[in-house]
Amino acid sequence: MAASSLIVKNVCNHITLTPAEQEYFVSLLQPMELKRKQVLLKEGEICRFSAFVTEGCLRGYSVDNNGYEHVLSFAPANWWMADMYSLISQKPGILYIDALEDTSILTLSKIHQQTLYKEVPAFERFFRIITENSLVAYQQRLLDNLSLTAEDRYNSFCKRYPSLINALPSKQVASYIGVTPEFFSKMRNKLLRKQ
Amino acid sequence: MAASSLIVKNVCNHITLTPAEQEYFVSLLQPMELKRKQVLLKEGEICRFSAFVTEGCLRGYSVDNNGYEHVLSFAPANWWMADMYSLISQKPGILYIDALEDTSILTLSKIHQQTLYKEVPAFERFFRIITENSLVAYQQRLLDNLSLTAEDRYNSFCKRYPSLINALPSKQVASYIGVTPEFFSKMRNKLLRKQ
DNA sequence: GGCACGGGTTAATCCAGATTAAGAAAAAAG
DNA sequence: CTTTTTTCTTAATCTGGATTAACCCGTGCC
Repeated sequence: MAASSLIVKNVCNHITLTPAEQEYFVSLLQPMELKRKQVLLKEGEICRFSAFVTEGCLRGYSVDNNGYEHVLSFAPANWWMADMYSLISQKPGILYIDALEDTSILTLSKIHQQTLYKEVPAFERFFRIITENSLVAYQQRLLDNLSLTAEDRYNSFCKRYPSLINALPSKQVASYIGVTPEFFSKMRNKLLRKQ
Repeated sequence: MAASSLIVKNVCNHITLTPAEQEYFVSLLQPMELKRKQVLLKEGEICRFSAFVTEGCLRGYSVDNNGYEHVLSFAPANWWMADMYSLISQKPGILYIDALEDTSILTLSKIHQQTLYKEVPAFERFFRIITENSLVAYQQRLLDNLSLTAEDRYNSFCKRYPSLINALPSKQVASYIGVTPEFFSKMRNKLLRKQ
């Protein structure tokens, strides 16, 4: 199955597993199909699994007091997604997670993740490493938000995620870099005229 | 020694270690004293260790193109600090780390950390857990920056770090929440007048 | 076909927070 | 205690980006 070979490859980028361990890992995963706009997790719910995207794209976002959405992260194919706060604490979360297009995922429940840690301790290492990488990305993004103009953040986004920039509705990119769709439109036209 | 008992307690909050493992861990640490304003790491240098603060307070920050500083994190006693990007990749980093007051730290070199993972695999778990917690905090802070006004971010900071608010120069808090010292001063006076 | 709806654009107006400048207060350093 | 350096404050002005509102366009969908 193509989906599980993708996730095994993703894992084996960072740790080495025996064939038996690979098989065991895959046996803990639950495939799931999402339609465009289908909601996987709502604010206030407890996040009971991580999702690995094998096709399509997920979006994690929060909704503020004024009803505006703020995109925390996108997860295209080969990325992991969860409401980490809720997943760790098993308390009601703050994120919505939905599908920006028809999307296939493999879910790993919190319970299975914990048994996985016991059975195959190398997964402690795997999740440590991807969490570290994720942490670094969020630190950089925070610094970008503190120090760059919207224009520079947009350029930064284009460089870092060249494949996403044309795949996503610009509304979503605007939300990710932290501006309104109106301003985003104006800004992008200005940049186009420049070049 | 009080310093090493503090760090052992910090670790044993999340994993259990035998006395021998504890002793081994402590043997890998190097104590270090920093004077107020002393710089531990500069932008462009490679970060070769994590620092655990036993007394005082460290600050991690970047300097933008206009020479303005942006505080990424504070590390008071009982916190860890590093330029994670550089520590992981062993490439030149983007952060400065300095001491806001006279500070005592225990350093764990990247090399020692790696042998520690081999000798005491539970440390994979420990660093996974504190990295996860850190990730969640940065995600929340990013969402705060995307969705809250400066005033709300200040209130949020006060709630989350009540002990830091009076210990730190307000200039530093201003930088952390992402406003200028001038605006911070104005804002705080407005809040005082309100109550 | 018509029609509702979400996504994108444009333009006018508005405002949170930056910038600039200068002085006051506090705290290091000597 | 004095000097120097930093930090903090106040006030005037300015601006990046938000808000509001209107319109356009594609694309389901009845």
